[in-house]
Amino acid sequence: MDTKKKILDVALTLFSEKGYGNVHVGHIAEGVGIKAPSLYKHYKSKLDIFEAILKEMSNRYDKEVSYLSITGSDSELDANIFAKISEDELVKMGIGLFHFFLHDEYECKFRKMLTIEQFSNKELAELFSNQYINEPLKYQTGLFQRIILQGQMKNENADMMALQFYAPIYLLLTLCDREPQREEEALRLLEKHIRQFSRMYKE
Amino acid sequence: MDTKKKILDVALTLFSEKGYGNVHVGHIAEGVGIKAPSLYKHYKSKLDIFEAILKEMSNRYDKEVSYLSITGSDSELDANIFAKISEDELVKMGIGLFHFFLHDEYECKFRKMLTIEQFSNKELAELFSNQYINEPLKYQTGLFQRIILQGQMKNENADMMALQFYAPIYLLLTLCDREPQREEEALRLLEKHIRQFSRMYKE
DNA sequence: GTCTATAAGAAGATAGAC
DNA sequence: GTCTATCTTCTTATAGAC
Repeated sequence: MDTKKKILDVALTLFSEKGYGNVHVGHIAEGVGIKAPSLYKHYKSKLDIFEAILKEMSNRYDKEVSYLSITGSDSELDANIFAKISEDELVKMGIGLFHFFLHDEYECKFRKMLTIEQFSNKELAELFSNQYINEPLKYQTGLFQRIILQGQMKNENADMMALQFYAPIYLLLTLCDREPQREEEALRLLEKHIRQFSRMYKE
Repeated sequence: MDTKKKILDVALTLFSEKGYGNVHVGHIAEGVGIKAPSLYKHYKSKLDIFEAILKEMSNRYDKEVSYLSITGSDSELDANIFAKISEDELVKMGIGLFHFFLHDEYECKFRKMLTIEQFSNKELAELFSNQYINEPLKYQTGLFQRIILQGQMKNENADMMALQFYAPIYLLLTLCDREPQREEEALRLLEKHIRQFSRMYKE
C-alpha cells in the first residue's frame, strides 16, 4: 500500500473533522499505522502535508470538472439534454448533484476542511468561493440562458435564476455537512424547491 | 474598564479569525494588555473563556430576537407592515437585514467563530443551524403565509418561498464573511434577487 | 522506510510576591 | 488583580540505529 498516499487520506479526514491546528502529526501517524517521525520521510513538515492535499484535490477537481461537466464552460452541451427533460428529470438531476457533493468521500471532506480553514488566508477563501459559489453559478447561468432561448422558461435574468436555483442547494448542503442526520429532511426540501422553482419559471 | 468583558471581546475576535485551537492564551492576554497568568484571575481556563462567549452571545441573541423581531414567532405583527410595502421597500428590508448580519460586530464575529467550530461538537452544530437556518426560515415562512393570505402573492408553498428568498441571502452573507471585498457585488445581486423574486411571486 | 531517543520550543496553567 | 518565575505536558522535528 502507498504510505505517502495514505498519509494524505488520513490527514484530510482529520483536518476535515478538527481543523489543521487541532490535528497533530502524532494523530496522523496513528491513523496511518506508523510513528510520527516516519512521516518526515514522506513529507518535510505538517504544512507540507496540508499543501499536498490542496494540490491533490486541485487535480481531482480539474478531472471531475472536465469529466462530469458539473461546472465549466460546457453548459452549451448540457442545455440540449436539459431543455427536453421534464420537471421530474430536473428533480432527479438536482438530487443527483446534491448526492454527489454530499457523499463523494473526498469532495465532502475537502469542503469541510475548506469551511474550517477559509478565514485563515486569502488563497483558501478564493478556492472555496470558486469551487462552491462562482463556478456552480457560472455553469447554471449558462444553462438557464439556453433554456430561456429555447423558450422553455420565462425570460428573466438567468444569473438570478441560477442564484435562486443553486442557493437552496448550497444551504441544504452546508446544513447536511453540519447535521448529517437531517439528510432526509434536506432531500424532501430540495425536491419541493426544484418543483416549485420549475413551476414558477415555466413558460 | 471592565477587564473581564474585554477578555471576551478580544477572545471572540481572535477565535473568529483563527479558530479556538489556533488562539493561545498569550495572544488573548496581549490583546487585552495584560500577561497570560492574569487571565486566570477572571476565567479558570481557556475553555471557560470560550463557554463564557457562548453564554454572552446567547443572551445577546435572545435580546435581539425579542427586540428587533428578526426571528421568532412574531411574524404575525410584521406581516401587516410587510404586506403593504412596495417592491422597493421589500428590497430595503432585505438589504437592511443583510447589513445588520454583516456589519454588527458581535453578530459577524460570532458567526465566523461558529463557522469554524461547527464540526467540533453537536451543540455548536445545532446552535449554528438554529440561528442561521431554522429560525430565519421559520420566521419568513410565517411572513409569506400571511402575505399569501392577504392575496399579495401567489398561493405557493410558503416554506419554499422562505427557502428561495432566504437561501440567496445566506449564500451572499457567507460569501462576504469569506471575501469582504465582494460586498458591493453581493449587494447588487441581493437587490436583483429580491426584485426578481418579488416579480415572480407577485399575484 | 520504520523505529527509539531526544532536542527545542510552545502552550496551558499554578505559586507566590507585590 | 497584575506580575515574574516556574511546572508540566504537548508538539514539531531531527538524529541515528536497524
